Amino acid sequence: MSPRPVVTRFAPSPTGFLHIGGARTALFNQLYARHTGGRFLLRVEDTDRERSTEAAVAAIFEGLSWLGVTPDAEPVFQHARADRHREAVMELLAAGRAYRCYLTVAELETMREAARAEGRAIRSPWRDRTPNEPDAPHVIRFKGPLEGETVLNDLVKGEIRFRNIELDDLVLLRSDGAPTYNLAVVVDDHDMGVTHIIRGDDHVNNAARQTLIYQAFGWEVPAMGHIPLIHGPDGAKLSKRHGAQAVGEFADMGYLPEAMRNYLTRLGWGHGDDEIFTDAQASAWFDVTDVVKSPARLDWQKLGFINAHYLKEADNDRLAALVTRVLTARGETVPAEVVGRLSALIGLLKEGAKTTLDIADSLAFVLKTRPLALDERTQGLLTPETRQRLARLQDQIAATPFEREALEAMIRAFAGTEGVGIGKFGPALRGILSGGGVAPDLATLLLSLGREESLARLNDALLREA
RNA sequence: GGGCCCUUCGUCUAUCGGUUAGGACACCAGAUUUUCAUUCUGGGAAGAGGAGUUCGACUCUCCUAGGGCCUACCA
Repeated sequence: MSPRPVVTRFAPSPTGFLHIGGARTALFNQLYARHTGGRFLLRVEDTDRERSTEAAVAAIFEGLSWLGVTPDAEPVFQHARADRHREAVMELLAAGRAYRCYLTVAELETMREAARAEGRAIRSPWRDRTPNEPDAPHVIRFKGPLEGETVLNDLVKGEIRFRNIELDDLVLLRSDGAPTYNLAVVVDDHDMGVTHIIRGDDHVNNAARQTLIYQAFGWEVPAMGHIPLIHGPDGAKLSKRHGAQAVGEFADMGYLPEAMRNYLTRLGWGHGDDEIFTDAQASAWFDVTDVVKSPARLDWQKLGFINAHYLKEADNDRLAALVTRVLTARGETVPAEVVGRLSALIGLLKEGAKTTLDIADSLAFVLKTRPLALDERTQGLLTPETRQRLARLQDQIAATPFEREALEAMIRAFAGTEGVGIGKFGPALRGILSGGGVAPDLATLLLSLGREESLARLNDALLREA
């Protein structure tokens, strides 16, 4: 084993938003670096200038920082290192480990078809040919071995063998002089001192080719671990129809970053029976070799369960800010009187919520303004008898301290004095105070509204025409 | 077509040759209850199929089936 301190990296290509699978890859890299006391780096793979956008770079950075995955050094932009990449290719060329290939796109196409039909990898005739016109348009290809095999000791999958003949001579430098991904990753990972490459499963085939390139340079091959992709609930590749792909969407859906970290870490990795754990525990326990080999499906139910847990633990002021944002985005105005009590209200109401959106929903009855329109069910409950009973209850409410225990005791006692069950007036009171719809239990309802508002709403209802 | 990878309850996972195959989410039932929710208790639920190795396989090997990734002058 290498005595070098561990260096991991996350290397997204900025062609879109930060995918949830990529986010998990980044998380695993950070976790592993922390676990080993190493460093976690970030590199933007923007060698393809056509497809890379600044908006995507921003989206990725934003997604990562929201998730709480932050590199231990300034991010490296691969594009800026093109000169170094070219220099490296020239090195390979000089060493006879690469060659100029003058195949045209059309020729390549025909060869590819033929190769595919025969089930073999494509090989350029220019491997061993000297060009008549060296300056004609060409690419530079890696000169891979034709014999032997390349063995990958994958950290998560175990030993994987490739026959070198199956690996084609990939392009290192394009005809316009731009380096390609497979060359750039190797050079950059080497230059950045990366010791452990933890990346998506979709790179295993590249891993073999890259290993060959490392060897051609005479560099130490880093340890590699290929983690499976995240699938949608139906097992298919995660896509729009599954609800969300980008981490930003999860944020908008009311999930907390710490909940996402916990859920994502647990997806495809486990530590005994532990389901909920802190970041410190995660980095203490996490090891790439424990990552599960098979792809995992995104389970909204479990994510909701985890998020609910962190919502309960979260600071109410923080939640208030989050919920306010949700409300504002919905175009709802929060009365000045409520703003000051928002975090207290959230403390009262966040109990069963799975997302901050749920909390915002649960606030609906508080946000209503008097006089409230009563739903049909509540109206039906307001018989003369119930009205009289509620009038008597009004006095009790006015005389009871607004504390949970006192309120609960008062309600029970009132039912006793009246000689009826709570069911005889509870639903009506609930309807009057909330205006119908989803609402918490009576004591919480009263507490949320406060004495003044509760009494006023009750009064409004009792004064209404029968 | 070729190469490579994957396969334990519906889902995420534990097990690292010997377990009544454990836990969590979800689900079902019951309890509590002023709706929904919460909470509590209980319950059903799994080793893809077939060979082999072994005293003994979920665990090791092979085959089959199913799924996935790659097969670019994309990353």
